[in-house]
Amino acid sequence: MVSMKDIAKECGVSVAAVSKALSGQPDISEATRNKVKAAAEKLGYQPNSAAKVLRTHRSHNIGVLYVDEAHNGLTNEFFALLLNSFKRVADSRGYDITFINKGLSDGNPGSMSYLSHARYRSFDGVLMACVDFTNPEVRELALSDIPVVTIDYSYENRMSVCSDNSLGIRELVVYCAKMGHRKIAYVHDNNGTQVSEERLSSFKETMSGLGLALPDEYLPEAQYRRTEGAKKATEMLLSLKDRPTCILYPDDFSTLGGIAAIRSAGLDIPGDISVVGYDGIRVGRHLTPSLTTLRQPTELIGETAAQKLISLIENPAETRIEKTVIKGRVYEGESVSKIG
Amino acid sequence: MVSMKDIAKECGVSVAAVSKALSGQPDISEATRNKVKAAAEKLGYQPNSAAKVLRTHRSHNIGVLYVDEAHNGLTNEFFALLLNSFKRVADSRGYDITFINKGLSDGNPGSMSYLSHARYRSFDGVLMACVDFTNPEVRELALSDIPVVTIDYSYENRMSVCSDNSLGIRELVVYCAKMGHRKIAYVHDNNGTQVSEERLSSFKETMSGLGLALPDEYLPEAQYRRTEGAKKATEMLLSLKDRPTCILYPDDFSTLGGIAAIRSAGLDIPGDISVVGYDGIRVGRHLTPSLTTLRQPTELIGETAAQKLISLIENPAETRIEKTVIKGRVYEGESVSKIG
DNA sequence: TATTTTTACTTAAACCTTTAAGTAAAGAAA
DNA sequence: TTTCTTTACTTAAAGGTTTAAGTAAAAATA
Repeated sequence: MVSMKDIAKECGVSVAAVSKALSGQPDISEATRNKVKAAAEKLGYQPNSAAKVLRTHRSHNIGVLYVDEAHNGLTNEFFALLLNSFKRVADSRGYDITFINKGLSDGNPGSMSYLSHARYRSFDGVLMACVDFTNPEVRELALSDIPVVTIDYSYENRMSVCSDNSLGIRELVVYCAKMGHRKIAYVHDNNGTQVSEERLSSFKETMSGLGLALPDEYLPEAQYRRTEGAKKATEMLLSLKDRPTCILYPDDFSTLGGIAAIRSAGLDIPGDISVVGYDGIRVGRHLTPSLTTLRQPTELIGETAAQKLISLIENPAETRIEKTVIKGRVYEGESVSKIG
Repeated sequence: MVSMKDIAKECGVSVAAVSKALSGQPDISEATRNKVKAAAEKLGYQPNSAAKVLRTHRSHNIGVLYVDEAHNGLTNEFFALLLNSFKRVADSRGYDITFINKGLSDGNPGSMSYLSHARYRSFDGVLMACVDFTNPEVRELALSDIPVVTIDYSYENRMSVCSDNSLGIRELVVYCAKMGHRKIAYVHDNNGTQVSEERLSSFKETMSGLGLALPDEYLPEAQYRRTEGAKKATEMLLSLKDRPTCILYPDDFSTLGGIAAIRSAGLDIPGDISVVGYDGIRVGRHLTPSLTTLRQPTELIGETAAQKLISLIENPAETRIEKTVIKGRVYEGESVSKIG
């Protein structure tokens, strides 16, 4: 590996001069700077991030924490798109992205805490998404002195970027009501997260605001992104004697389970039952009928998170800690019928 | 930051003794080792990877190169699943994962080569997937002295893990033929990659091996993962006077475009036209009809790649460079009808 | 011309860890 | 008892970079 030392020798200057020349410091003559740059080029010099990090305590590396719950973390399209746009901004600002995990200390995998891992790698900042934010280790990291941005969850006094779940559900319900539906069910995940709670209370409020009846049976539970649960919840709804005409699901993927259940029962979508998803995954647009859903501006969420985090890293003093709320939009597919 | 120096002071031993005690070296008494460990715990010691990397030239960090072509890299379910299982193995072996990009030198984003970036971060090894393997910079990285594993492409004398594309296509065609189809079309991406070429020639061979006619019009082109192209190709196929009864698509996602086109034409799947995908993405199983496809053992590919790469990193001498071929399996969905 | 300021460097230390080589003391072998 | 070996350390250097502080020469000012 050719280092600054080799360039220094080649040019007959000190290592310090080489460092300054390459990093654009002012107190180096143009002549020397050019000589150094030429030598660096000629010798095939590659900077060494480890040395840089060691000396400066800045890694230009951002840790990303997400949990590979049920082995499908990355295959969650919401997270994948988010990470993609986050990465694009990070790349352009000179930051790399490394996944945070439970490390390996003394050869025992998983023995490090998330915070330890973040410190071990000297991450300049951390993105947290799709994790159990109530987990003590997750909290520890979020509340540490490392700059952090959380997605869809807000800690006291930390930066967060959240989608407007209340508004999203409200708009979906209003849309369905506008299409003439009065019996609207909501299959929801009662996992205790802010997201779930916001959505559920928004659903209830909107329904009552519209003067629509909401029997308890219209609120079955099912986990996010699980077709099986959605299928069961749907079967239950279909068996009601006063069955709903329209069903909202917690996300697009589980909606597929609902669709399968409805079709198994020999019913037509949207002729007999209308369905509504949440998220706006791409396949939804290519289904027949195409899926009516709340399309989350995932790219925008990722970009915003990256900008906020980098701003927090580079200008902690000037950056206001805030919760940024980003609105989605109803995508009017073909899965909700006009009735009444 | 508390370092070994602090522990050394606390325990009244040298920094070297601390290092040895913590890393399990033999020439340290049990008494000292325990004292050091206790002090480390008490002071909240965190090791520093930068210093370790600088000294040892081992980062325990693996670079992953994939190209965010059309901004959807990670949302490619094949890659996401692959990366997920790769990461799981890497995590358990104590390796982190960092994305490779074009870095930022002199403040110009994208100015570093992939290889420079890999050296800059001292990656112990590199995984390459979903990239243009003919790109000179990609080649440069693959053919460097850094241990590398490529997915679905083989360089001379480099480790690779590939899915068995020839077999995959053959099995699909044989399955369709067994279901009674004789007029089988193949919408394919003619992008010049090994994958595409293997598949196309396997298709041609299998068809001729089965004695099935293959007019040129049965081989329209369309890009991977683009519904639009698949739609156009399908419309063309439907307009033929001797139209196929079964259409193979390059991947599941583009199959959705084909399905939409077939339904737009008022035709039933699989009653009028049968369709077949490739990959085995999860939504395919939840469509109606569920999608017949070649399910790639993506998890296995990712795990294998991780094992091979780590083996290459840790035991370069004992590790044989090889191309590992992994077979997929036909998933018999409902999108191919039995005819004849 | 003498003094001050600026320019363009150099020196040296620091960041934290690992490791080869050295050493003093204790234990074993002769 | 003397010599050799082992144990349990310590010393010191190295890895590549940045940066505060120092310095000699040149340029500007008085």
